[in-house]
Amino acid sequence: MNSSFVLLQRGFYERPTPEVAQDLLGKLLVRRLGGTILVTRIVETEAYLGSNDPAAHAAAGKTKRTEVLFGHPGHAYVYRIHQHHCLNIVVEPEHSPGCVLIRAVEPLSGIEIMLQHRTVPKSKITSITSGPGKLCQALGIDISLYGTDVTTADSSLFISEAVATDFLVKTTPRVGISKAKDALLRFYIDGNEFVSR
DNA sequence: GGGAAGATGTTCT
DNA sequence: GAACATCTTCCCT
Repeated sequence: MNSSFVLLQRGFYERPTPEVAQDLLGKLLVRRLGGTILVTRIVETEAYLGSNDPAAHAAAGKTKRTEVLFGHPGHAYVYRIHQHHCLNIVVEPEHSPGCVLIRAVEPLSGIEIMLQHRTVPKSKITSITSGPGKLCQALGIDISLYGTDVTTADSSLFISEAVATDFLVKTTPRVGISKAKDALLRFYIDGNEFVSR
């Protein structure tokens, strides 16, 4: 289970945000936690552009919280909202502060451990990781992963090539924001049970 | 030091 | 569909 991850190269992330967001669908999000490895498949993402996107955190300017967005692509941007964490991947070339929000994943391996992390176990299996806050809880992702390089298997969090690409991508407006509501920047795998909402 | 807002989740109606 | 729980970050004083 440890052997054959094919990591996405840095160049994958150094492209326009909507492209990367769409291309991340189906890829494997891998969390190394102690001696175990949790493997999930990305099924839903949202694109947050740089300074021209009023809904993006980066549009408010560079702060301590958002500084990683202005740095190198291929790193994790983790922030808190209410009692939850959200995971983003920094994209676009340096100084262009785009990022991709990972909204939902499908558990492939280590499901028992993810269930232990969730404080409110539900009857439906799909509620484990079907939302940005939920998947962070299930994978044990918190602010300590801020700035993690996801292009190397040495990290405790990294992204690997997809195992299957035979799916249909749907596009809708983003969820849970108050500005730029109409932009079609949310992408998800059609028919997947773990997609939020 | 204080106050307001927030890329959410859960629960209730 | 709406309310609320409850905490960090940022900006102002």
